[in-house]
Amino acid sequence: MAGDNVAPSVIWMRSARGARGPQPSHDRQGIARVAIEIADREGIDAVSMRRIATAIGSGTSSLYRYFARKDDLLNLMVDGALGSGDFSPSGDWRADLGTIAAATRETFLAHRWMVTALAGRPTLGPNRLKRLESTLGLLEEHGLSARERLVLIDTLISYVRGFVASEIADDIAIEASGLSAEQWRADQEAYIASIVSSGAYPRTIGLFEESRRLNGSTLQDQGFAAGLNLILDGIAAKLSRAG
Amino acid sequence: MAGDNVAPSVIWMRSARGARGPQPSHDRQGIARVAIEIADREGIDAVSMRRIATAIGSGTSSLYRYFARKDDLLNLMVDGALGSGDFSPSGDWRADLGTIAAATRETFLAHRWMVTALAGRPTLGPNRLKRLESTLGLLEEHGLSARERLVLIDTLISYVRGFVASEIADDIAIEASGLSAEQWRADQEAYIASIVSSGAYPRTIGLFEESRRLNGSTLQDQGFAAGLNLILDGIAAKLSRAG
DNA sequence: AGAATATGAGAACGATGTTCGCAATAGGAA
DNA sequence: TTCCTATTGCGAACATCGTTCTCATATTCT
Repeated sequence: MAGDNVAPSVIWMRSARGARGPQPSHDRQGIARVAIEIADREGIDAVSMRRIATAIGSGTSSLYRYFARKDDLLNLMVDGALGSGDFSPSGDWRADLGTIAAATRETFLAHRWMVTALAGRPTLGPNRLKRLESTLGLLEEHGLSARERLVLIDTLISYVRGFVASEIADDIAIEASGLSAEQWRADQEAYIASIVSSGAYPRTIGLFEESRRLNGSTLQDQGFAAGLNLILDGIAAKLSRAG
Repeated sequence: MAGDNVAPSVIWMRSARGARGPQPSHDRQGIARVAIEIADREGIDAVSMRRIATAIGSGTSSLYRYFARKDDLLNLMVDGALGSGDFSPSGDWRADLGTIAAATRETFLAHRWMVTALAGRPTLGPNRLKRLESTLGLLEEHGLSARERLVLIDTLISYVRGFVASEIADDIAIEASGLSAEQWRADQEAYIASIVSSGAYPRTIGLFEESRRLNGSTLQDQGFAAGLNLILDGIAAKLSRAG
């Protein structure tokens, strides 16, 4: 048949415009940028096809000229929010990895919908690839294979993702509950009080009471730094064993 | 006013049945169990209120006598699938933490919807609390505070969550795409080939080609064990420094 | 017995992602 | 230039979703 070449299912392989018809009014990256702004400002649930269409001044169904499914748009949003991730190695691998970890955490905190959107999404977009490539440049000259280096870096990034996930879980739950932050916290407080008064979970209760006495964000910062150092120590042990 | 006591917003605080009316035909845990089975078998997207209602043989709107929102049902599903997590410490902390990490990974692999459902969900259900409490019993007698022990364990669990998330991301994407696994992999292959032929990302390309030569699941197992040992090494360093 | 209150469920509402069909547009071929 | 064909934009419609309303029914307390 003549028209055998269909549009590829991988979004990154679809060409920007067709050879024949009118010039498209928008482009995929631009639409994704608008969607990211909406998600940052109003939460991921506000990102509906109709909402995006209104924001860029087009009809809703026109979006399907750019994305076969909403999922493709989300792929572009995730990769777009990831950013280019340019960074220049300082030569001090420990400092470099700390910088990468902190930057990744900042990205997730700046776009709090990303932790949710990233779940179950194997992103291989340009930005992700760029990050991977530049990160693999680290830890060379320690006698490790590329795969071994990837394991080290993946372990670190997995930790960052997991940490931020629990760090922002409360905020997301509040947003989704529709309750005010005060009301939500009051309800939570009552629940925890009921756990405490139950007498079970003695060790956990100690943590609850300790947490109440400390400032939330500095507690998170300290926890993040502690876990980060833990993993960096593990990497250091690996490197000294290999080198 | 007399009717001032409304149902608490935290699902775990709502009583099983009211004081006056007929006996409920179902219970929350049972409904959650059915929902878990559907999610395990047909994916999380198949878990709609109508689908659950049909499965337990009730009307759709009746579910709202048990859960104020679908989100509450998801909370119970997550906590239910977590399981009691009973385990008896062996005295060898390294072996114990390895067991916990492996068991957590198994849980996530057995209920692949959990990684997605857990995103942005601060679960404090009974099973989660039981797990936390028993896990905090580990690493005592090393001169660490409860919070310090929590940081160590949280770091480990964060890693497990992050690792499994990327481990199953492909499977979830295939399921959501509607494509056959073969078609999806063929498309992915074509995309990667286009990256390779682009000449960019030389380090990343090496990894792709290496991955193709190895068996997928043993590769995952090895990667998991490697990252796990990395973190356990970090914990060991921390313990020797503290003790 | 009667009052009070919880349960079960059919019908309906608003919102969502997506598809269909058609008019308008613009590049390639004659 | 002229016709053909592929492509865009989009209004309307569809199936499905979570959720609410309302009311008959069932049970327990006074």
